[in-house]
Formats: sequence, structure tokens, C-alpha cells
Amino acid sequence: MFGSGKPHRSLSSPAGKTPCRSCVSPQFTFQPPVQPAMRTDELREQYLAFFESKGCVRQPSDVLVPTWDPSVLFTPAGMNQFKDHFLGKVKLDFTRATTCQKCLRTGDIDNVGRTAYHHTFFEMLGNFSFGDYFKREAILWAWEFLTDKRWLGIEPGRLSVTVYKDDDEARRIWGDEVGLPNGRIAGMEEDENFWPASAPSLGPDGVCGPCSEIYYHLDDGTNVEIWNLVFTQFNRIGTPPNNLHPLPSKNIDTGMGLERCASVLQGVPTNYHIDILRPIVDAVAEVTGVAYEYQSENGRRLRRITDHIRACTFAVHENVYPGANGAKYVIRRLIRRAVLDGHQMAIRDPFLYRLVDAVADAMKRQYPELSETTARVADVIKSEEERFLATIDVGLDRIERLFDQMRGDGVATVDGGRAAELYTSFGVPPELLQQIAAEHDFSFDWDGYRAAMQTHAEISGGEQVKLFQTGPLEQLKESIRETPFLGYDTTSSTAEVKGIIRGDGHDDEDAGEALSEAVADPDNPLRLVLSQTPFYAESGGQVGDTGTISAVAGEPPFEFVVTDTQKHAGLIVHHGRLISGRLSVRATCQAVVDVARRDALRRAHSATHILHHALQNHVGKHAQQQGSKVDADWLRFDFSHQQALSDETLAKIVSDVADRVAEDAAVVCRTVSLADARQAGAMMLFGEKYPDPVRMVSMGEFSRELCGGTHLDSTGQVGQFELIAEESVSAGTRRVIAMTGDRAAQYRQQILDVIGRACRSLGSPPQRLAENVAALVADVRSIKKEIAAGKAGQHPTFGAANSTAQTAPQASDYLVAKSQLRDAARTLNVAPVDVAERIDAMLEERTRMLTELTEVAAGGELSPADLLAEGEAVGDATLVVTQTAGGNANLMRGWIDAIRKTSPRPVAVLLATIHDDKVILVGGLSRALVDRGLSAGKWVGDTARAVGGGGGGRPDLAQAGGKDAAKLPSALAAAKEQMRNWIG
RNA sequence: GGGGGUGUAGCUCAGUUGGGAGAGCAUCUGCUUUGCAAGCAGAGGGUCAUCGGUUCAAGUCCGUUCACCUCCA
Repeated sequence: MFGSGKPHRSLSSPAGKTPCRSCVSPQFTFQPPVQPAMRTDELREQYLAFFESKGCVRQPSDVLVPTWDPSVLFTPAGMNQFKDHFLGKVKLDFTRATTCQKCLRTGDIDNVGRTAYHHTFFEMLGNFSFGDYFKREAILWAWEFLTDKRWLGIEPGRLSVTVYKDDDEARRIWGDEVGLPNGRIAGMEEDENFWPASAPSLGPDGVCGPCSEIYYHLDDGTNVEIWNLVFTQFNRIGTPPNNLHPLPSKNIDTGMGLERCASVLQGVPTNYHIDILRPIVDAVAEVTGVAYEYQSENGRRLRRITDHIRACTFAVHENVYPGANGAKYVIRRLIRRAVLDGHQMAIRDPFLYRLVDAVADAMKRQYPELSETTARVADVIKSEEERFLATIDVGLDRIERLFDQMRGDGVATVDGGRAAELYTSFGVPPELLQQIAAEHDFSFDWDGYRAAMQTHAEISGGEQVKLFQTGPLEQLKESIRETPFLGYDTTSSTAEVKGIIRGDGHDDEDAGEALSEAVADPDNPLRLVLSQTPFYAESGGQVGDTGTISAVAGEPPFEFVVTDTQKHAGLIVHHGRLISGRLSVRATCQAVVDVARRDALRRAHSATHILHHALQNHVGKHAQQQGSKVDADWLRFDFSHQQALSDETLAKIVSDVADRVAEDAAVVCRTVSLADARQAGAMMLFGEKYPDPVRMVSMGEFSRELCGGTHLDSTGQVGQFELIAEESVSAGTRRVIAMTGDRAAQYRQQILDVIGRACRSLGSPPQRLAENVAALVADVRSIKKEIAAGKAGQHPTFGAANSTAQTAPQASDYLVAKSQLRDAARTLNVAPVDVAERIDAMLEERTRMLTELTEVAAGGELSPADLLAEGEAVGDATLVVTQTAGGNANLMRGWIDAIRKTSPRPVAVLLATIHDDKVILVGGLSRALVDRGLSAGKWVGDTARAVGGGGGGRPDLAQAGGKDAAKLPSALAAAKEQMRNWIG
């Protein structure tokens, strides 16, 4: 009954391998299909071939991470790459398509492994019509593919369908034309059979339509949905009734889950047992050393790991590394969940990375490119595993502490709020906490945990992204579709104003408002769309052009200043302000790009390509671009690399770039087919989706990149190139920042100035700057110590007197001086440009401290015995109240301690000194006096108030200060009197 | 983008209402013992991440910047 018209290999087991007997659960035994089952790779190919035979164009899968689509993190369905096709926003090269799309969804992540059919990563087979065939063909072809003996040949009696309750057309086609009996056509409500769900009554406004689902009946009586046909035929406007308006151009969007369909064809109880997944499950079992049992907790864990490692292998392959936000965070979470599953099966070392090969192997038929990157992917996953295991280690400590506290408080339930706190602040997974709690006979408050997490999610906030955006720009897009870009050839042209929109579009809530005309208003931003433009819109890392748009001669004058240019799908949008005149739609205007800035952008962009080439040369082929930003004579380039670049490597890169600039190679931009570009060896990134044909930018013979940016005519025009920073941006990614042209020259001059100033201040030759800065820092530190100890030592001299050596850096050893400056900046903990300033500040502070040290050292000659000798006897005690010449709080405390130790009788000591016009008071009492209820704190405090200050401390020792040094003698007299009274 | 947390000796971390910078491990010295392990006594080692503010006084309070960890979107 699973016949197919084509020959295929029979399978001895669903896994395509000899199954391990002990791995098979007793509840379920595999029954080899009577006829050979269809392999997944074959199913995928047959589907695409079938729809090709119906005139659909077979399109490649879109990337898993569509950076062009800000409304989603990952491709969630086959239709995603055709969004603009559906809305008629792009020129259609074809009106029928079929794809097998790799998808990633995390909405149902909690069900993965628990149910037979949930995945995060999966493949979706689809066929699509853009205003071409509609409901009838979609239904009849689906039926034909499923039941015809030449294709899947499924027994029709195993299939039933659902339709939307009001969709009489679909019901009629299924009933009359396909011949399904009424009992196998179920009418469903809008929450089940409408897309988007419940759209008619709940919205959102926009395109929508009924759908029809096809179900497969399993032997055990359950039904499995295998195919969903969406008939996009309405535009929803407002609330019911009569809010569904027929679309002039109707679309078809269908999706069949590849794994699910394969699982019913192969007669296995879960997707995870089909031929492309079961080998991964077995590999997980082998790597973890846990026998796979279908219906056990560990079985669920192995399946979850299988799913997550497959998802992560694909994502990391596409250069989405685990990280702290966006798509990167999703990947981190998937890896961590899988590691946690392993942890709960007593795996304590990284293991996921060892599964990457198994994934690449299972998926190689459709995705051979995976095997090109397995080493890199495994590395990335392994380091994330290690990171998380370290987090768990720290977490276990925290859990121990929490349990100790709970035992102390006699609490038996782990508080949900505390659990959430541990999770959100320290990454302690609640599952781990709960498991360990159970081992200690504590229960776990899941409800409280969920409530706390809910609150956290609300506080963290985040706006909802719209599935389909609407607004004036969308309307313009429908009529204009694409703004012709003239900027490769010219920086000035005439054009017609096509649209004026209020606002700068930064506020997501406010899409703006289309205007037919605008009057000058420098305070409020506008956006303009023109019939054609020389302005480059931000893309490929290069920022948008600036310039002016003004009236042509003979028309009413106006001037619009363009501050930024952005791309909105195919539209080029000029952001700026109308500073004079009156502007209206359909006016003819002159658009002029700021050429000086454009040239600066060209220098920076071409330099970026040269830099990329140099990095590949000197760092390695793995130094792939992770992102870049090109601004006026300024560029930032991120690339994959594990460690910081050494000074030597940086020097090689800089000199390589300089050589390429010096050779003045021609820069040539050509539009070629994607195949030709690949043939020519153009640099292409995994996971990037390129149009065809592409624009290839070549520099001499050394660099070929696919790039839409604006470039120089020859590399010599870069002028000066200056690397200004190399830093880490996240684990496994480094960032370099560089400047070009005049800006680089200015930066270089600035650095030379700073080095010169710093060297003059220190009296140091440039090549010994770092060393001398370290000496200065060390000296300041030792002076501080000497002040505290009250003893002066030897100190070097800094400044002009120190050296007659050359203190101005020579251009020839610029690189050496720059590296010295960088080291000095690191020692001082400031930015390189602030080094000179910081050195001057430290020298000044040092001078002050040396003066203080001399004063203190003078006081240091006082001996405690002398002080005690000055004391007067009061009762059985000795009272010492005196002003010392030098000293500081630390020294004075030391003296008081010494007096208390040496004096045979109880003592009360109050020492005072004047420092920086302020009074410092330190007082201490012997134990015996404290025991009588006297308080040094009160004594010193009272005295301090007499000199305009305050203070306190412990009963036996206290310190205070005051601002009024002139009153010190009288205050000390009062302090004596007070203590005489207390003791007497 | 937002929430929480952390930054103190080489390492792991304490540090109460603001008022003498600490412990354990490691290092060094001496002693004892000696097959090894160890035991005893002592010492050195700190820009309390950074800069600024409040205060007579800041590791501690407030703000800034940086780095790292973590969760949410």
C-alpha cells in the first residue's frame, strides 16, 4: 500500500540500520512494511518533481536565518521567502513555485521529544501560486500526489480532510470532484481552519483566507495532519460582519511537513524514527551511553537532543553563533536545553559537538554543504557547552546555599520566586533545581516560578513585530515596487517626487502619514520617495548617503536636506527635513549626493574589501566576515576568530593593506551570473542568500566579493589606512576598526601628538613609553604606601630632567610608538588618546603626595613614649590630648595603639593634626576605661563638632574630622576638660 | 532593546548602620619531623574594575564608564 512507481531500495528497518534489540521498547515492535517504504530523501524529491510537472518552478530553500526579514528571527514556513510575491510587491519571474524549506520554530519547544511530531528544526514541502492556479488545482493536485500509484499511492481510504465551515467551494471540490464521502469532510471553525487563526473576527487586518487540512489515519485509529492548503482570497478590513473582501489576485500557500509525512509512509510511531532522524537518535544514544527506549524519560531526552543538535548544526553552519540576543540567543537556549538533558542523564562533559558529523551525514543528500563546516560548527557548539557546564557548576553552589538556608528556616518547598531569581540572574535551570530539590526531599513551587517568570517577561518587555506591515510606504511599494538606483554612475540626477511621508519612521507605532505636499519645517522630519535616485540606501554595512534634494530651475523653489537614506524592500527612502519652500508630489527635483562624504564612504568600503583579503591571508580562511559597517572614512569589520590578534599579525595585516593600496590595482564592478561569480572564486558566505545575477567587485587579482556597495576606481585612492582598534565583540568573534583617507591621517597625527606629549611629560623616548608609564604607576603606588607607613623611601624623577633622549616620535618607528601607547593605555586603564592627559594628572598627584609624604615623615619621628610623657594624670589614668605636627589617620591610629600597649596605666588619647586646612582627629581609650562606660566615639564626636565636623567609631577607637582648623586649640582644651570630668 | 547579577591578594571568596582591608588555598622563610605526606611559627603579596559625586571620613551610599555572567524579547 505504500507503493511507488519508481524503483527504490528496501529498508530492513526504519533506521536504515540493523536495530539494536535492546533499544526497542517492549510496547512497540517495528513491523517492516509489507512493501518497501519510501525514504525521506525520495519523498522530498518526488514532491518537488511532481509540482514541477504541474508548472511550478523549483526554488531553493531560503536560508534558515533571513536577515532580510526583520519580522522573524528564523524562517518559520515555506511561504516566508514569498511574502513580497504574495503581496505583489516584487516583479514576478514566475507565478507558480515549489520548495522544500528548512524551518525553525520555537513556539512549541516544550513539546519537542514528548510528542511524536514536534520539532524545532524541520523541513516543509510547499507549492505556491501567486495569482495563478487556485483552490481547485491545489486540492486536486494534492490528492493526485498523495494517492496516485505513480506518486505516493496512499490508499484513499486512509485520508480525510477538513475545510473551513463557510468554505462551500472547497467542500464541493473535495466532495464532487475528488469524490470524498461527506463523512470524511469536516467543517471547522475559524480558529482551526483559517489563516491567520481566527482572522475574520479577531484580525489582524490584511490578506487572509480559509484553509483545508489533509489527515492520514493510522492503524491505531488516530489521525495525523500531513498537509495544510491555505487559500489566500480575502482582504480583511475592520470588524465583522462583511469585513472580508475578495482579493483580485488569489494565492495558494500549502505546507506539508516532510518528517511527518515520511513517518506515516514508513509506518513508524514518531518522526524521530524515520530514516534521516533515527541515525541521529542512535548516535545520541551512543555518545551519551544511554540505551534508547522509545517510551521512557530518557527516550524523550534523546529525541529532544536529536532535534536540538540538528537545529543548531544548521544554524551555526549559517553563521548564527550562540549569543545573548536575537537569533543567537535562541541557538544558545537550544544548546543549553540539550546539555541539560544530557546533564540529567549524568553526562558531565561536552558531548553535543560529537553529534555534528552524524547530523551532516543524515542530511547530506539535500544539504551536502553541511559537511564543509562540521569542524567549525563542532568547535562553536563545544565551547558553548563548556560555558554552560561552568554555569551549572556555579549554580550547584548556589543551590547548596539555598538548601542550607531552607533547612535553617525549616522550609520544605523551594520558593518559586527564589527559583526564578536563580534562573534569571545566574542561569540555574529550574529543571535542575527541581531535580536536586527532589533528591533532598524538598518540593518545588512551579506555579510560583511561572508567575515570577511571567513578571520578568513583562518587565523585560519587547514590542510585537507585525507579520505584514502596513502603512504609506507599503502603498507606495505596490505602485512603484522598486526605485531605480543611479548612484553607481552618478551622484546627481533629476527625478520626480513620488511620495512624501511624515515622520522619520523610527517609532514603530507610527508608520507615518502620506502627504500630497509639505511646507518648510526644519523641526519635523519627512521621508521622500523619488522616481529614481543617485542616493545609496544603507545596506551591506554601508551607511546611507546624505545630500540635498531641491527644485529644478523654473519650478517653485524648495530645499530638502537628506540626512540619511534607507531601503524599504525595493524602495529607496530619503530621510531628512524640508528647510525651505514648498514641496509637492509630482514635483520635478534635482537630487544631489554629498560627494565628499560619498568619496569617504567609497574609500572605507574598498578598504574593507582589502582588509578582508588581508585577514584571510594572515589570520586564516576561517576569518569569515561576521558583519561590517562602512561609514565616512571609517570602517568596522567583525570576523570569526578565537583569540586576540598579536602585534605581529596586526603589523602584517597593516603592511599587506598598504601594499595593496600602493599597487593601485583597478577596482572593477561587474554584474555576472551567480554561477560565473562562483566560478571566478568570489567570496561567498554560508547562509547568505544571493540574488542572481550578482554584482561582483574585483580588485586586481587578489579580491573578488559579491557586493552592492559603492567603490573606488583603484585601490590607490584609499590613501592613508590606519588600524585603530582590535577587540572582542563576543565569544569567537573579533572586531577591527580602521580609518581611511584624511581621517586616517588626522588620527595618525593625533596619536603622534599624544605620544609626543606623554613622552615630554615623562622624559621618555617613545620606544620606552610603556615601561616608563609602568614605573610611574609603581612609584605612585609606593608613595601611597610610604605615606601610610610614615616613612619616605627613594623615588625616581620624571620629566624633562630625566632624560635628554629624543622624546618626539619619528614617523619611521610609528608602529612601535603606537604599540607602546597601546600598552601604556592598558596600564593606565584609559583610551589611548587620553594617555597624555592621564599621565599629567598622575604626575601632579604624585607631586602633591610627595609633599604630604615629607610632612608625614617629619611627624613619624614622634615616638609614642614622648607623647605619653606629655600626658597628665587624671585619677588612675593618663590623659593625652595633643596636636601632632605630621601624621595621618592611619599613623595616628598606630601611635594610639602603641601608647595603649606601652602604658602601665589606663589611657585616654586624643591626637589631632591639620592636613589640607582640615582637621583630623583620632581618639582611643584603654579597655579599662571603656569598661567603665566611657566612649571614644562620643568624645571624638563632640570634639569634632567644635571644629565644624563630625565623626565617630567604636567605643575604644574613633576618628573624625573638621573644617575649621582655627578652632582646634579651644576644641582640644574642651576635650581635655570633658575627659577629666568623665574620669573624675 | 530591556531586566537581574558580579568585579576585593596569584586562586576561591568573606567584609554588618560609612569609621583600623580579611579568611582559606597557593607562594616564600624558619623550625620540627622526615621514606612520603604533613605539622608548627612567621613573612611577602591589594589602584577594593574605572572615573566622578556626597561626607570630616567611602570597599561600603549615589551617578558614569568598562568587562564578564544570566534571563526575557
